[in-house]
Amino acid sequence: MKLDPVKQEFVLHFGEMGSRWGINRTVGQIYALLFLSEDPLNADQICEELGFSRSNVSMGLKELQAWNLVRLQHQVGDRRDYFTTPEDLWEIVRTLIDERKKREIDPTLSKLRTLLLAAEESSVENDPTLKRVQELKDLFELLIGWYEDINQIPTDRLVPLLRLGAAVQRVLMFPERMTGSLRGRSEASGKGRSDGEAADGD
Amino acid sequence: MKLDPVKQEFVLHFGEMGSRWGINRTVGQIYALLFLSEDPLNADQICEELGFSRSNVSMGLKELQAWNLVRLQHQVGDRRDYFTTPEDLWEIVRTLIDERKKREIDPTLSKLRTLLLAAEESSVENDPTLKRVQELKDLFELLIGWYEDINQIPTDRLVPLLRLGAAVQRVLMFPERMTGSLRGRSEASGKGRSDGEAADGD
DNA sequence: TCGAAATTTCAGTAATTACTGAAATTTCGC
DNA sequence: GCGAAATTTCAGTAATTACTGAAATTTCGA
Repeated sequence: MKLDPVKQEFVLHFGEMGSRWGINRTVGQIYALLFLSEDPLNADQICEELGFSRSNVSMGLKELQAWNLVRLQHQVGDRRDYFTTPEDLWEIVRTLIDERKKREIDPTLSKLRTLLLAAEESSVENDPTLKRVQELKDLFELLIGWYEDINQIPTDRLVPLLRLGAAVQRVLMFPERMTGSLRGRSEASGKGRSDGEAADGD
Repeated sequence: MKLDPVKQEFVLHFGEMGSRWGINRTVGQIYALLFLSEDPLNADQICEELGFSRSNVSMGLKELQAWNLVRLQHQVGDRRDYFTTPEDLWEIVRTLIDERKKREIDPTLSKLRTLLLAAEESSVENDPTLKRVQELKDLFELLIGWYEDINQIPTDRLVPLLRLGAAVQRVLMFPERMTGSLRGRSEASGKGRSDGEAADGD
């Protein structure tokens, strides 16, 4: 590794975190490296920078492609594949959420529906187990519905909404107060915010 | 395992999904079993139901406690520890998000801050690597700030907000239209939206 | 169509993580 | 405090996952 110190620490950190994110060290490091690289990299460059075997890098890139986290590019007069991450961080966030949803949430919702359907056909009705499963299914549907809905909002409208934070609720409950401070939380970025304004009420 | 079929499938599913969620099969199954049980269970009961060794269950319960996902109870005249999950699913959701944030997000934000601080002290200034790291840090702070803010909202106020979905945005951008259909998306809950659902299951 | 460059596959091995049974420790009624 | 019940720890082993080098396959210019 001949990376500059910041790059190196960043890459190593993402490698370690990778295991908490359902990807392995190699994949985490490759992604981090691509994320920080100004220009697209090919597999051999990645090998050299990170010291992994060629085949390991190949598999890692394949996994990143399966996650839709990297883009494949080509340079003129060069047969090799070059990889990048999207410039736009919001695109990355959306991809991450979508893919995790697909892997971690959807199969379970699917299973819950199947279980409930099957139980409906057979005799049992107000079994407490079924009640609990139903309750969980309803929660999943609410959350997924909310997410799919929010995900339609274009980034340039979503960001101000996020900055609004919990003030959304204040505005909706007391619309007449809406005039002055719509910017709400936005300037109190790092620490602050927790002053009396916080609008929880109860 | 002498579980009824629904319970059994549910438990096995959570065991399999466990690996995608950063917990192992044992822990996933124990959690699922507790989730569906009407009454608290002790470790021996869990062993018997799931067929794991006593020590494995002990370790699994410890991990679930580290995740704040189970509650410890005692029965009168019984020395053994009994475990349950919270009745309220929203409490579970909040715990899950909090704990994943703690494990998957906070350490990275921390690292990003450290890196930027260190880079500030040394010479380099508008290195494109630093730009990218800064951009990422800002994104993390925005998202975490939003989450912490939203997390203050009590559940009975949060649920209607979620049902509103993207209509939040419509309402905020065009407040004069707010009158009629504040309920927005909520009636389309059951089926409508859910057509494209992935049904990969197993 | 050929062949060199690039990429992928895969069997074998290394490293990590999960699980067990036995032993040690803790807990609590007596 | 004593001792049985309950729980935890831990060293050893099983199972899983990650990684490698060699071989197979694909790609594309000539």
